[in-house]
Amino acid sequence: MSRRRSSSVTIRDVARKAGVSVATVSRYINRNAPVSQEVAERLDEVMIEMRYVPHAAARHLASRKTRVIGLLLNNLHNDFFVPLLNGVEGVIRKKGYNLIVATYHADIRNETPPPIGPHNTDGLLVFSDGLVDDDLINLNARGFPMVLVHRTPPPSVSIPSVTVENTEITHKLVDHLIKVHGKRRIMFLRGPIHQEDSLRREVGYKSALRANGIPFDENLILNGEFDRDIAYQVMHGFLNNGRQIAFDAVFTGDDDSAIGVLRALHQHDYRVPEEIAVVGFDDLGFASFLSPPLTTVRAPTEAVGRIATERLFGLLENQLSDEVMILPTEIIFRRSCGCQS
Amino acid sequence: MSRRRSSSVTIRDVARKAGVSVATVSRYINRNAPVSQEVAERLDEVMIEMRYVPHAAARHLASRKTRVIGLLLNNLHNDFFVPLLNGVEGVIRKKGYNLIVATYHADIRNETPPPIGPHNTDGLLVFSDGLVDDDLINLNARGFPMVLVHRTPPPSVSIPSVTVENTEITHKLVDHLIKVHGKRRIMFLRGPIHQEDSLRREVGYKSALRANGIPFDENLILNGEFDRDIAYQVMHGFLNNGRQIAFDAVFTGDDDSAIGVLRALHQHDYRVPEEIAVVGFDDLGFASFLSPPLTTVRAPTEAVGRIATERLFGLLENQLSDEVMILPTEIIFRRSCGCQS
DNA sequence: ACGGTTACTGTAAACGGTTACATTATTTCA
DNA sequence: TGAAATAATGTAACCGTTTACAGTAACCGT
Repeated sequence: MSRRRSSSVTIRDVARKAGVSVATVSRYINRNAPVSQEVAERLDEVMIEMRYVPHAAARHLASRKTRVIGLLLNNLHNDFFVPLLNGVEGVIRKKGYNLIVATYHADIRNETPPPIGPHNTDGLLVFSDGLVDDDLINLNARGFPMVLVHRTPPPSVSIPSVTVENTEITHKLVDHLIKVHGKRRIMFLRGPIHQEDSLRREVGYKSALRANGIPFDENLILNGEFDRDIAYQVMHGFLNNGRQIAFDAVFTGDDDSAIGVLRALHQHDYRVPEEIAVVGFDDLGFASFLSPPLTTVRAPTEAVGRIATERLFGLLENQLSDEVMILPTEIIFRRSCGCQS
Repeated sequence: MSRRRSSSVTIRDVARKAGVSVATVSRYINRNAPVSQEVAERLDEVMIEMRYVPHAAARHLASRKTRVIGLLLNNLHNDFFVPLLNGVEGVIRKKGYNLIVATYHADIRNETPPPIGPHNTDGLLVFSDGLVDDDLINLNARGFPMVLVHRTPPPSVSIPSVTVENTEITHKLVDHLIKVHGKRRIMFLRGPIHQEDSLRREVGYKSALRANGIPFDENLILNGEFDRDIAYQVMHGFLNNGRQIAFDAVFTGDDDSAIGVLRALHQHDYRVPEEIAVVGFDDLGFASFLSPPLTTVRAPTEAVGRIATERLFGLLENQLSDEVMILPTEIIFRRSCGCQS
């Protein structure tokens, strides 16, 4: 009659049954020291027979490695995350690691610490503003492996980072609306405040206006939050209240918001692109089948996920690298901007 | 000069600095025994000052709880997963748990055990065919908490399950194509083999044909795998090779596949819905803005994720329940079937 | 033949928490 | 007022691994 609280089979049970010490079993499992042919075979049998699975927590505690990678997102409201997750997950599975996904609102006022970090993962992929700079600097100072995704490191810190080119391509896209389609009152939907993609896109937007001698009008900036539903609401609100403010095009911030914007425009009987041109960003799978087909910027989102994860594993294996990697983007011209119509 | 291998601060450090025992610290952290006002305040200070974060693995090992829920998917190739994940993640965060997401190809021939299970999670959400029946039965027999998502339990096992109504609604939808739009050669794109949604939809499809006296034609069944790209390829291949086989409508299996199908039809210059009607399933966010707007079945995917997770927590708290929950679905008529044109 | 590797194995101390059990001081209540 | 319950705390065993250290036996080169 044992005092054991648990019913699960442990390494000791295996060791006893196979007539060896637990150390030998552990070494065989981890293949980090030679074991005699005979013992190996016996262990294989016993382990299968007893359905032994090593207890992860015990392993983590003893080895000080979790074999878990964390992905910190700020929300899960965007189809954008499917290709991203897919890229990340593929690499992680290949490496035999596990993926923990958490959403966290990095906010100075957020009292609770991030749910994932050094205490439960070996490394973190931090998307966008998933962590505030302070946390980032702190973790980095403690030598915790991280790779930033769709954001660059805070000044004076060097953390590897993978993102896409935003500024120039947005400049080009807005420039296209102006030069080719004669638009001059172009609305811009911001993403979340402090979101780097959004910031850079805004820079590109403004520089294109400036380059074309078009005055910037604060009234044409809306906060779409890169969220389909919020974009819809904010656009809907604008159309209800502010009909007096003229506009002839919308840069929706991202493709997901484009859906909300299109819905609102549609509801208010605007014709796209004849009256209002609409362009997005990301080139999500549905973009070419929206009505009208969406002119947008193709971003290699799955590659971002894949490369970021590979770099994180590089870090775990002590291959240092601190460069910011910016993947190229390209404009896909479709009908919503007025092309191909 | 200590022998400590790690540099991180432990509960013992906190205890020493606060002048109490580790037991007291532990109890205060877990709020599972009263602690004097004075000690509480001192601990708060010390813990913040030392930036103490409990080591997850140690906690798990000692308490035999991981505070981690696993979500087992068969892939991450579908925008469908965003609302699902969102529903799941919301509940998990509220409970202070963590979410581990894994893809696993449940296959008799798959030698490696599932990456998540009793050894690293407190419970599992098993999507579709994420696990083979044997594994399911096995884990269930060991009393491991699980909730099935978009599938029902194998015969003679009772595991709670949350899914959506497939058969009747598909019957209705196909019936609509036949009765209202006069279609008689309706193509059906299957999902992954053994995928229950797909199987049930097929049943509904066939029963609608039968009810209308239309003979079933095996040639009109394609394997779209519920995957946008595969659906495109298979449709594209069909249109290239099989032009002799007439058809006048496509039930694409799900909305994601609808995108692939639309692309292929478009490329081959078919007009939708005039020549070919197209209908999907799920009503993903983009469905109403496809070109043409997609007639589809609205599935409460986020609710499925939320409810399944809530039921899993119910299980963790020993509230038994073994019923199969089937959430209602409804047809959303848009233009791609021929309505509203 | 002998010191030095190499192959294989075992013992026991971590790893960083939780918690059963024990203890003392303080209330509560018949 | 005395017994019992409650509050607050400490001691130490335990959770299931990994791994430093130690040891034995076989092998190797000179």
